[in-house]
Amino acid sequence: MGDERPTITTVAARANVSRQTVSNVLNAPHRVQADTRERVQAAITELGYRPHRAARQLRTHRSNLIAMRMEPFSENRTGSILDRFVHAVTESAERYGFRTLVFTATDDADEISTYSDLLNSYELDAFILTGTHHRDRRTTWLRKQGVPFVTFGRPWGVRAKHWWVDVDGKAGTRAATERLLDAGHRRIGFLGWPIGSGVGDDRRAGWETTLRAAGVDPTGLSTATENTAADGQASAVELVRRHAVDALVCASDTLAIGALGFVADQVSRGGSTLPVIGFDDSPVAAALGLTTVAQPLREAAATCVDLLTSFLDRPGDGEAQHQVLLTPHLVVRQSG
Amino acid sequence: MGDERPTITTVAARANVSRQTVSNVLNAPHRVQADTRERVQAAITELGYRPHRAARQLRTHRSNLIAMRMEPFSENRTGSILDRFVHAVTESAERYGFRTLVFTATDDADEISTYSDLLNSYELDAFILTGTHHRDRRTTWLRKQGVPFVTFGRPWGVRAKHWWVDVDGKAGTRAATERLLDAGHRRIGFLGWPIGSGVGDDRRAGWETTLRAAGVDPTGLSTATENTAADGQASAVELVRRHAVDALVCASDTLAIGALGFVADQVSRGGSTLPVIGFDDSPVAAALGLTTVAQPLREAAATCVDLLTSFLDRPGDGEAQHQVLLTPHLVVRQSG
DNA sequence: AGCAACGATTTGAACGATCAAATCATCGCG
DNA sequence: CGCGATGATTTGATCGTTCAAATCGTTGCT
Repeated sequence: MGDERPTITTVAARANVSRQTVSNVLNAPHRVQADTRERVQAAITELGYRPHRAARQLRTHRSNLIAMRMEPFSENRTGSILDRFVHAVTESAERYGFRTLVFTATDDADEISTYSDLLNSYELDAFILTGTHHRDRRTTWLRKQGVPFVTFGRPWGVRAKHWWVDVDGKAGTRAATERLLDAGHRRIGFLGWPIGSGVGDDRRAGWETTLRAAGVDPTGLSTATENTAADGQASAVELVRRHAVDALVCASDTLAIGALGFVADQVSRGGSTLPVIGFDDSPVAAALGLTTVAQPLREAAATCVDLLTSFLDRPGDGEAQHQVLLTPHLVVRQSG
Repeated sequence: MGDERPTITTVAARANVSRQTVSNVLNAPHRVQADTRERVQAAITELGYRPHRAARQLRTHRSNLIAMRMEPFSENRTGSILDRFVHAVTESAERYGFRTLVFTATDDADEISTYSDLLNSYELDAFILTGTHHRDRRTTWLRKQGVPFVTFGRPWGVRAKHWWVDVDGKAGTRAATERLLDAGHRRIGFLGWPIGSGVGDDRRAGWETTLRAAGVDPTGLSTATENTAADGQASAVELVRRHAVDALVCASDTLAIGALGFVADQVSRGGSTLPVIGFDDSPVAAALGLTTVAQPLREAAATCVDLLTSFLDRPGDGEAQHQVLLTPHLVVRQSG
């Protein structure tokens, strides 16, 4: 009984105007007279009309869809950072009338082939990439195709000039290190990852330069391991026992958890405690009372979406540079 | 230079057949002769043709899109379970040619209004719901609209007959409790949530019935608190000090972490250790060496997608019952 | 009065696919 | 040899929207 989905024609009939006028009310309101506009608006709400995106897309070649890869769950990722980022992007995108499509991929090549598929089949408007790294082929591919995209993470290594948003890891570890210096510590150690990863090197640099600036020689005060709690614990043992380190800054919460394990162990043997600061403010950090560096993820996500939508609205300034570096902040808890 | 996106007509011209034949090769291969089929296939791959989903959708009213809500990040959620579930759903859906759309919502009412929008604008094929609870209005709404959906989580309370997939929490805590019984413990405590949440009551029941079956009276051996590490620690203190509990089963890893904190503290004071078993196998559990009950998330996701696609392929058996209860397994680590 | 100019609105065509019906070709059989 | 049946393929119409061009109605100016 008339329960059909209303189309633009239904609305037009109801408001006694033509299809195109309804379309104009929606897409170019200034073209239609005030009273007609109101009449159409009324008809739209009465009927509960919603434009059919597929039909619109067929004509305009715009899907109002952005896509993001979901990182697979990996053992050494205490994080959930990227999941929080995806959530934040989705939320921001919705404010601009965009929806978010997620997909999975096993590696960069796979991800690129998915891009291709999504572009051909769904005409995605834009992509948001995460986990940028040295010699990232994804960005060069997208650039060649002329697809709008923003990366969450700097283009490490190459001087690639695309749009990106990132968090200043160096500033994060600097803040952590300064806090420990202020508390009177000098031999501040760093638990980091192997040299070569952009993010890891950046975080290490923040600790190193701050320490040097304070007149402390960082040599021998840091480690470079995989991102596991076990490695964190072993590193802490090594630095404290062998190098008399009296405080620790870590490249991740996962490493910091390991260090905390060592501290608890040492305390239980009657030893002294030792401040530890992590990185990422993962849920674990809150649970364990770990002081940590928190990334402004919501802001990062909002900025990514802002950049994309501003570009999609006026594709003129494709040559303009848009790079945003956000500053993380310290979340102080019991551990340091 | 001919760099236009190929359409079905382009392919048809290349293979010297009509549009419809190409369409048939794609959607009903049996209708077209073997040699023509091959010729068309060749043209498709040569041109790199991909059907335009929007155009197809306009005609068929099927989008090949399923939608899921992304839960907001909350403090007392050590989990990332749902994020892993979303990832697994996406992966499974891709195998069937479906893509996953994610969205955010603040509460059930908001979620329902998003459903409505997605159905009208995007013609979503199906939904996967998470976080089912008592008096869930979302399922009744979807049912009334006749939209295909599956819930990850049982319809608690109401005898609503929709399709669902869930993990047997009771079996999980039973396994945990039995393991502790086998190790010789009798006064096994339970750290749980307030009575009234379906999931929480289910997990509690597994512990309680197992204990009774072993001839132990569970009275006084359990707590009911919010899902935070602090509450977990306080509860552990209470149960051990006041009720001489000698092992702990927990409704979540978050609570278990708190309990572990208490154990470490007690050990450091020269007290005895105490086995603790968590629930969910969150990344923290791995990092802290927490024995925990792991949900088969990939399997759950795959089952949800299977149910949906089988329904979408032949909507006849809408009345058939499809409920799947999966059994979790224990991941044994140092803590218990 | 006549006509240009402009704003508001309508009309026809198109986007790229599938559906339903029509056409063509082949075969079996009386 | 003709005719119905069957299978393979093609043709025309259509999904719901927007674009481009046409039309209608006012107004201003010579």
